[in-house]
Amino acid sequence: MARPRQPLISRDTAVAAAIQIIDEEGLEAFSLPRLARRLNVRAPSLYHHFTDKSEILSAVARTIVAETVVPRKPDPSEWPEWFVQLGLNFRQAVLRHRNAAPVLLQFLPREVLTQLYDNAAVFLEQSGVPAHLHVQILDGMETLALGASITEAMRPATRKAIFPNVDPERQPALARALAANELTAKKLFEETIRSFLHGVMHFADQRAADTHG
Amino acid sequence: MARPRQPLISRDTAVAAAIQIIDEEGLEAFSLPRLARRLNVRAPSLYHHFTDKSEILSAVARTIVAETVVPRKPDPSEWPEWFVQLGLNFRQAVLRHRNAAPVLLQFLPREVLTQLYDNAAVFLEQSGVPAHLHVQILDGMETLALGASITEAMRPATRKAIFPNVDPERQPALARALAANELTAKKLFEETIRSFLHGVMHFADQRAADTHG
DNA sequence: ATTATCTATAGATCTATAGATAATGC
DNA sequence: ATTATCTATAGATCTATAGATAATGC
Repeated sequence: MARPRQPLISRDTAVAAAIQIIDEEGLEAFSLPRLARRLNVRAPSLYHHFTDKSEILSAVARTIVAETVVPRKPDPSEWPEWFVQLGLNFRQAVLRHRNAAPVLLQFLPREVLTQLYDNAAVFLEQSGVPAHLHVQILDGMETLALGASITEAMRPATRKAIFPNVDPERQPALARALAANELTAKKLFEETIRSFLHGVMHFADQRAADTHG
Repeated sequence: MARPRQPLISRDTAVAAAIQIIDEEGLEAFSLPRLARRLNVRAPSLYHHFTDKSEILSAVARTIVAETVVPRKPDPSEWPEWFVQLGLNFRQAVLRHRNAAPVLLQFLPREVLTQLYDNAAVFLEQSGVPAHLHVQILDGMETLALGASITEAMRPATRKAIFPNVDPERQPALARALAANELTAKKLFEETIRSFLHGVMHFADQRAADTHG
């Protein structure tokens, strides 16, 4: 066949096919021969578009994170709700491709996040949040969003419970706690972000004063 | 050689050697032939002690999590500090074996955590924390501890900055935020846990009332 | 009889490179 | 001349099973 009239491979179609394989057959199933097969080409042809396998996986991670919808900015007084919605949207993007969670961790697309955080920092400035709390808020959001999304993604599909395999005989207090809980995993995540943000605003300064004074 | 006078392999020594390989040579380097080599045996002998490779990795995850020191309980009025210390200790256990972070995610030892959470739930009851907040606290702690520990573990060793590669020209607001930040990664984690716990106590009830009323 | 090792090996991969080939676009 | 594919293949694995062997402990 040699060179075709129309290119058979593009970076975008290759990355999209890689995501499809990971979604449908799992991360273990992903390899260059497998990807090539889905694109109806031969494996070595992929090296014309990517230097190696990890470059493809980097692009997979970037594409998934970029699917996060950045919410429209509300009135500055409601800035915490913007972060809540952003966290939920990130979570949704990750959970659409749960088999790819380890790829996200290994190839976390820092440039995408850095750009997003700068955007968020501008919004915090506009909202009158003290500058010395900005990193605390951004870092905490990163921890919460990645932690919740990735642990949720790795949870076996059969175990949807918040804490699986709790035995009321052996873990009675935890069983009572679960019985008293009214929230779904998603709502818990939402409330955790709210609690964190409100906590930072109301207690961080006070504690800093305790430490320094 | 056939059967030796003293067994050459035990589950514990095999798991310890597996952790050593992962620590020293990386997760990619771990395989049954490699593990066997380090134990001075042949790979198939390992199947006498483990049904397959994933059983070894499960044990690796369990061992690492079990290294977390559970702090002594303080006076119930200071229960949040117990969680702060527990979070820090978990983080330390994970960061001692940062190459194994993906193994922790994939083989998260639920039984170990469930037992720990029951213990924590008892303490929350004793501390007079309302029952409907227990799951919120435990789930939030899990998210924060796993999120912070695993993302920190996956950070390339060369990039110790909280947010790497920030360019003051392209991300000026984020650069300002970093300049105004006084905390190390560890201190940020600590403060994030405190903010979350204080936030849950002071705002969760109020918001629940808003929703239901 | 059971236990704990071994040898041998089936069988299935993978990643990446070298070098050929033919279409494209200057 | 460059681009985008191909064929062929080196080379390095790996996981897991079958079946032999000899030490152990009842």
